[in-house]
Amino acid sequence: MTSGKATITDVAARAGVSIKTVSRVMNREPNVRPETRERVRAAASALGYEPNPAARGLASRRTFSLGLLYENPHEFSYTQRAFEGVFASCGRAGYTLLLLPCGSDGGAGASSASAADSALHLVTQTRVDGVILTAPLCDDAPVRAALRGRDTPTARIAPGAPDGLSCTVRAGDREAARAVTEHLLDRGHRRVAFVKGDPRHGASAERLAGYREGLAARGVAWDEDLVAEGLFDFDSGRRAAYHLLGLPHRPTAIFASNDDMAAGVIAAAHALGLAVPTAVSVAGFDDSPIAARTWPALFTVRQPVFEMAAAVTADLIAQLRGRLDAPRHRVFDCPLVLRDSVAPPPSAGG
Amino acid sequence: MTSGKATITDVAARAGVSIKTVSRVMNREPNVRPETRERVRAAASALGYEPNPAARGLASRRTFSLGLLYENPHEFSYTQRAFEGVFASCGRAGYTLLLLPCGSDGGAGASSASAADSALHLVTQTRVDGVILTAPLCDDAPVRAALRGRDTPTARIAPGAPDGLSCTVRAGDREAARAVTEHLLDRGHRRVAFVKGDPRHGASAERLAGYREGLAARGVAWDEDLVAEGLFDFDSGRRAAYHLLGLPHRPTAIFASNDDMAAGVIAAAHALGLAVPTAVSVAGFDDSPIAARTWPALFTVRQPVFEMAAAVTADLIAQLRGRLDAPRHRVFDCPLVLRDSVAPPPSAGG
DNA sequence: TAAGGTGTTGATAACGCTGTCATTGCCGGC
DNA sequence: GCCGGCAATGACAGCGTTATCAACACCTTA
Repeated sequence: MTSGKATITDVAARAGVSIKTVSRVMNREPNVRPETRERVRAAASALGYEPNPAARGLASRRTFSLGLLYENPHEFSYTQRAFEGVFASCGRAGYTLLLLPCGSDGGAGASSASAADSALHLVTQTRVDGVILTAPLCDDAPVRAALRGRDTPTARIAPGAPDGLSCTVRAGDREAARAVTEHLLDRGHRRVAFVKGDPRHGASAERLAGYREGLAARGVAWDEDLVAEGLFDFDSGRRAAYHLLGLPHRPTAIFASNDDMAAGVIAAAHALGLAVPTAVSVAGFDDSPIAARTWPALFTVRQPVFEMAAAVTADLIAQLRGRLDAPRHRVFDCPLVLRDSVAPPPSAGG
Repeated sequence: MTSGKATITDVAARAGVSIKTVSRVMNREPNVRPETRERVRAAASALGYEPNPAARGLASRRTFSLGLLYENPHEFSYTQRAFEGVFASCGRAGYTLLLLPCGSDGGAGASSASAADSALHLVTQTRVDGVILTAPLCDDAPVRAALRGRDTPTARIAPGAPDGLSCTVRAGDREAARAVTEHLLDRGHRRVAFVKGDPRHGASAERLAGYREGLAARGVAWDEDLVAEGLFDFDSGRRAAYHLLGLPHRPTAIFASNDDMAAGVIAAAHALGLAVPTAVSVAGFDDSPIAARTWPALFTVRQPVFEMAAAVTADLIAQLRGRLDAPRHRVFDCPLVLRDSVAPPPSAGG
């Protein structure tokens, strides 16, 4: 496997056949001797040959692509909000967007190696001009390496750390988490627990740091027992809450570092007979659809995901057009969304 | 605007310039006299000319498309589950998928006419081989007309009615809704309310019909007062529940025809101080992520959306390859998901 | 008036593949 | 032993654009 610039002519030469025969093999057409077929296959893979879809489409008058038309559902998950933002910028600039899901495909699990394969597939077989990576893939070493190896300009949404090469966008996670923490403390809470996010996401560490800063700013001691592990999903939030609420001296407020975990916290509290927010306050992060659907509605932080995604996509396109000298790094503010799941602690007067 | 088969040569001939000049105009390159530019523009629009992206890509060695790599979030909305299913079939067959959002784009509302425009854009400007339509677009007359006008093979997910031309897939909405209704009645409920879905979706009428059949099967009289309007979203579900639960002789069970509305029903019940399921039972439809996150967890119906989307996409590709004589219409069974939001009515003994 | 830009335009060769059709070699049947 | 038929392969002409470079008109400037 070499640079990937091999053409059908190169393969034909190496296999000692005409380009037409290579074409037949690549398209699995009949009437090729098995021996010839094998020789062509070997040559193709030795050269790392990938058919050029544009040439194929031009010659065959087909596109080998389908369109999926859909209408916006009422509310979006984080991921889908990001898609919409990217779409918006692509549409404006006349670019087409190809989505490529990675990891577990419809139930069956898959490793990070397969994510790198997906990335490679994206740039070799479909040959995009640039790639946008969402967390946690934007910090995945094999994926990054695959893209760098092909010199594919890249943009990253919510990366752990900028790399000086790619445009990035992220939320002001630390500042927002600090604001949430300070808000809880200002409402009178002293035992404020924190549920960490998936460690593969750069945002997780930032939010934890913000929590820490908030405690420090209000002179409340850091208590390791009040920090629970989590993975950004409902179940891990619920498990963390069962643990925290079972503590001898339990917290009066739980700050889960995303909404899905916060919903788990609320479910656990309900199940334990602890009313939210009178017995325990709960805060989340993201302002995802679930935040407005829990009962009580979730106190959270709004991430302007659509705008973030649209902005970094526009930056990437500008870069592709040579209109950007250095990669741009954007940070978006995240306002608090004050809702009913937070109240003063039971002991306090008000 | 004509058939859309015009090439750059046609435009050049009509404008009385060389194809290179047309190219310059189409690409907004400098150094074209405004007068010439205008003449080319006029010729292009008169002929309904759209540059061929494959030819453009081949000649320029660019693709004008970006890739977005993302990792599966923990759970999917209906739409996203459908995407994943379509992706799976596309990937298997070597097809690329272009998503095209319709309707309101990032906040600003848009009409159905713009959905038709999007459809047209998809087949003319990006030139896909086929299009997959999700509800409610699959029953949108302008969209259908636009696609038929271009002879674009189409597949439809959850259509109102088959058209004899396109492959379709749908859930057994009626049978499942009937099963839910019968289940509620068998648990002892007699006043079972129903919240209707968005009338633009074909599934809405089916689910209502199933509810009706269920009542009839158990010999319970149809009561129009127990049927409330809804739009498949959280707020309409909540509104419907406030109405139903405020009735003089209120229902002991509410069957909302999707999960998002059912979550709204639960929120309304909580707000009214009615415990779920002891005071009122709630059932939903879809088994979307929200169903596992409400408290109590939602009794619902599982739609195998991934499998449905994958199947209809495979059918469409088979059709494109000429391996399908007549359009195929699939119906998928939807099993009940028994969860905590349903219990016998308060009055009943067990 | 000639030389040297600068802005505008076109002729023509790629781009990398597929489609069409011709060619070759080999088989069996009479 | 000749011919028809079929499998295997190749030569070559597009596919519809962009890129390169040349040509030309026109305007300055010396």
